Amino acid sequence: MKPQLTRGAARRLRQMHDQLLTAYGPQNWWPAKTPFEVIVGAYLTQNTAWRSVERSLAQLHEAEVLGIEGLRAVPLRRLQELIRPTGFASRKAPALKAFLALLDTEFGGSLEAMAATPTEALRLKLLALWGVGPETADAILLYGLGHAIPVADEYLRRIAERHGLLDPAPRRDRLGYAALVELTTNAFGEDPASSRPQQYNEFHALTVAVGKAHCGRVANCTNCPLNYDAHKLP
DNA sequence: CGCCAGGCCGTGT
DNA sequence: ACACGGCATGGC
Repeated sequence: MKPQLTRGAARRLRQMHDQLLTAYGPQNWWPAKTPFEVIVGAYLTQNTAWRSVERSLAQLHEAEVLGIEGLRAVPLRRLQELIRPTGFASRKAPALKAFLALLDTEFGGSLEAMAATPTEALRLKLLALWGVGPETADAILLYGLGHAIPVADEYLRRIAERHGLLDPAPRRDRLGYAALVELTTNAFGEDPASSRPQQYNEFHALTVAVGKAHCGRVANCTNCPLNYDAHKLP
């Protein structure tokens, strides 16, 4: 049984998107130069501040490892050292190597070939990778490979929960994630299909922007663009 | 010093 | 199914 979405939740979420876009402007995500850099960043940012990710990415770039061939060549030990600022190196380094193994064995080392795979099938392959959960898979699909798929994260969960869009208690497992994805899909359901990749792109970026400023584990609702006085904090 | 960060996995009920 | 602890580092 999925957590129930409250009536009007999708419409409300769409309004939030509009408010955030007005308040913050286009975010132009993902902050990366290449699709492969998006993918590496998606791994590194797991439960980790983006500022730390930037430091690891800089070290990878410096070592000329921030590309498919470089990452393939670098020894696991060395990789762990390079990504140390983002923590969890003993997990994230093998996880990145596992992604490369999938890329090489199933797609001839070509991100373009990987991107050409149908979305649902590719999503399952990514989820089967060790170290890849729903958010990482969807971020790779949307921002790295250009697929039209929503991304949910803890910020969106808190926003939806605190604004009463999820009823009653959200779940922290995959069903909970699926509910957030459904909510996002519904929020943009009235828009033309061709605009959806860009909408999902912008919406997740705006979610993170407002989340960082106002909707962390500790809510900081002062001056939040999402009329903070209209909802009840738990 | 304590809490937090753009998750995910393994284990125990 | 679901909760809960572990994983590591750096910023505030």
